[in-house]
Amino acid sequence: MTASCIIRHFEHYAELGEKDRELLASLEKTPKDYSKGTLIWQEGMDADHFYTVRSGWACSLRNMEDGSRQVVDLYVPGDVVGLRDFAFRRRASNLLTVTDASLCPFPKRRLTDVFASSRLLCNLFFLIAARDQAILVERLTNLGRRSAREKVAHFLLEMAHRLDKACVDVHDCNHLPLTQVLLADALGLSTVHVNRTLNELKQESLTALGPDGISLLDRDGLKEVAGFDPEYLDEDVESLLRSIGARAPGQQA
Amino acid sequence: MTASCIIRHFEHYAELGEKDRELLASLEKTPKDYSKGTLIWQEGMDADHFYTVRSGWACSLRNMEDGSRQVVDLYVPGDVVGLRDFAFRRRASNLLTVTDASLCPFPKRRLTDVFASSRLLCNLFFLIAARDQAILVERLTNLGRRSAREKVAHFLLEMAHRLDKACVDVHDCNHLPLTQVLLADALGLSTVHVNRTLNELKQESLTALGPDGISLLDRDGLKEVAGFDPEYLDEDVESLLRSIGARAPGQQA
DNA sequence: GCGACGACATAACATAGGTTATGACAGGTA
DNA sequence: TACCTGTCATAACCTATGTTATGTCGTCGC
Repeated sequence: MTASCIIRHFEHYAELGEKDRELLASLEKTPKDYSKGTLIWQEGMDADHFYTVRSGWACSLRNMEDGSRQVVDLYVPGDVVGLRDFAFRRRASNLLTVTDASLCPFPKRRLTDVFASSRLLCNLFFLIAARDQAILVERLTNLGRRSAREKVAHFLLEMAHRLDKACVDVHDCNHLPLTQVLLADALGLSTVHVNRTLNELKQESLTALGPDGISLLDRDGLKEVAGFDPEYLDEDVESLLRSIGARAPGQQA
Repeated sequence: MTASCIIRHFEHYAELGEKDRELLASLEKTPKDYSKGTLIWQEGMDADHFYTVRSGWACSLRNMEDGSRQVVDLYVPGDVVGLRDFAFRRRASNLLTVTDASLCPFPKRRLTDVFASSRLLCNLFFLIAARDQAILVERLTNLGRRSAREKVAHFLLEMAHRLDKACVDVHDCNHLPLTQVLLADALGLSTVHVNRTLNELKQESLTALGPDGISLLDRDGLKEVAGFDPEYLDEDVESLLRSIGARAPGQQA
């Protein structure tokens, strides 16, 4: 019955009251479907909505003056996209679908209503924003201080880990629908070098390359390569809920 | 009379009601002074407070396994530090003072009280978190897709711009108390190469190197080098205030 | 005033990763 | 069918940046 994607996502974190559900449901618009490679928004456009990813993948990216691109983040089902434009009138990056995808828009300005009427939702939104930051910080260190090999391994592991947690209707969390171009733009590398690196990892049976993406074959091996520690992806929801007197999902009253 | 640094900072954004001021004042602890190079917190420590910078500079950084460091962000007077640990029990990075500095601690868990009792403050905190993200995104593209020359110029401009806005008791916003080691760790470069690059910029009279930091001599010239656009630092506070019916600072009732 | 240390400077050399080029293959479409 | 276009693959070559080394200078502790 809960077709709303934002409700479904938030129920992942906490038991929502009837009031909270109504509030979210009333603000969420009907989902929109986009085919692979669609530009959902563009730098400079009015930042009037944020979105929840219902299915498929998307990514946000910046176009540089010299024609190169920087992929800032990828989004998988369940992710909330666009919160960081809360502080700005216009979008600072592009949003592009990586696969066919379905997203649910939510008017940005109404966020303040949510904050005002639900303590729980307000805190959850803040939690999400904090987690987004943690991800950016990790990607930052990835770009700044790791070798290409480590970068690739680390990034793949992160996405797989995020898929694990999103796993609602995902068949295979070890398969990522990423092109090598996308990986390169996310990691600040050239496509050629991503290809070299990926082949290297393939030789070692750590990954496999399909026509429609990349598969992780040996997560432990990759972890070793990358020095990956997923702590930055595992928010401490429990103690937040406790401190505001809310219930975890599925927990009895 | 308002010795509280967080009040002073928030009044920069909006006119605070008496209730808001009391709320903030009641939660802020007395400022702590740290001398240059002090480690305020460390990866893995309990993330129980966030801080407002009253004076001086600080930076957050990650220590990598191989002994290298990644500086994640710098903080100048007025900045709020540590919000991104809201979602986590333990700190994901170190906080280090760059100069002698004074910071005001604020218990993290009480943030939820603030959210609950003040719509205005809640929105302002969210605004700050969004701006923090925008800064990280920009630094990300800086690391991923710019040359050393551009990186350095861009970073210097960003910090100068942030200083401009913080300018309370800052004498010279063109002077940044940064060592070359710090710059290198922020930009993912080696010290040697930062030195080369800085010398290059010095030749062109764009910057100057003092014993106690770096000075910007020609911001327009640097802008040209870096392709710098400060939009990501200029939040749209006005329309946020309007949408929640709050007043801008200094604006009559 | 001496020794230690940290920041800055510079040179010689090494390499990870970028660039350019080319070809094979698959999917879409006219 | 033929023609694009995007992705992957691979090779030869190049360069921006890293590494190692060494020296100077100023500051701090004593």
